[in-house]
Amino acid sequence: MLIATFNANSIRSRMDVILRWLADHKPDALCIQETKVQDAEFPRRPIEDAGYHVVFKGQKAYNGVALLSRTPPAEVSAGLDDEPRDEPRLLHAKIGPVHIVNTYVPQGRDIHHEMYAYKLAWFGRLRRFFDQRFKKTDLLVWAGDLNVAAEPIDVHSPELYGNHVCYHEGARDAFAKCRAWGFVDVFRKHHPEPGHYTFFDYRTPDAVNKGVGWRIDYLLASPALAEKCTGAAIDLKPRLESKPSDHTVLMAEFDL
DNA sequence: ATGGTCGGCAACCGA
Repeated sequence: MLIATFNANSIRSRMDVILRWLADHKPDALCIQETKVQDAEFPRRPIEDAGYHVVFKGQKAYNGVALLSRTPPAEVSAGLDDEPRDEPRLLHAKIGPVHIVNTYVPQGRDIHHEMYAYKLAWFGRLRRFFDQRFKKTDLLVWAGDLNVAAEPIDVHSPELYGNHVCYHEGARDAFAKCRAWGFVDVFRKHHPEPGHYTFFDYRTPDAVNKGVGWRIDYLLASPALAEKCTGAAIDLKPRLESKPSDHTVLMAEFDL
């Protein structure tokens, strides 16, 4: 079973890239973040014509999540279990035997901004969401753009970014505490060496070739599911298209 | 040094 995640930075602008990726890789599930579209305007038809089911929750201009799957999704829900639910940032569904939680974690803007405190609290609320809904023996994936680099090797120049909202100690601690539910970072498990990134800023010229990136997108699996992971990879192609997203596609294969 | 480039959406905000 192939599961993938992609921050599209507008699903409507990225539809060609997404349809090509689906045709090339035939994933069983694809989590998308930053769809940037209201539900009434969501482009469901081209996705269904490609042979995929799709559930989504969006809003005008910002945020938005979608979950594509080859088999019909079950137990679909949007948002955290307390207020504010932030529905355009979290989508849960069961695809076959696997629970998938697709999140677009708040970026935080600046470490002194109230949105940064909100981001740190969001990880705590998400930990309670996992505690209340799932057991370690469940087959569970936490996927998405988590807007945080876990370790020094997950940023191209960690010494520059101690005060960046995606690398500041507070964000890394909050992420670590949430991950401590029991999640295994399946990409890192298969690729322990440095130099692997999922995001390359649009504003850095030739960022991919220069290796100026961040690893802020993840596929995190419950212990029971991580055991069944046979490989993981980052596909740079969606970052190198003529109209690229600033994110890559991250995928993992599970023996199910 | 505080940029640079995108997308949405109609002026700038968010990343």
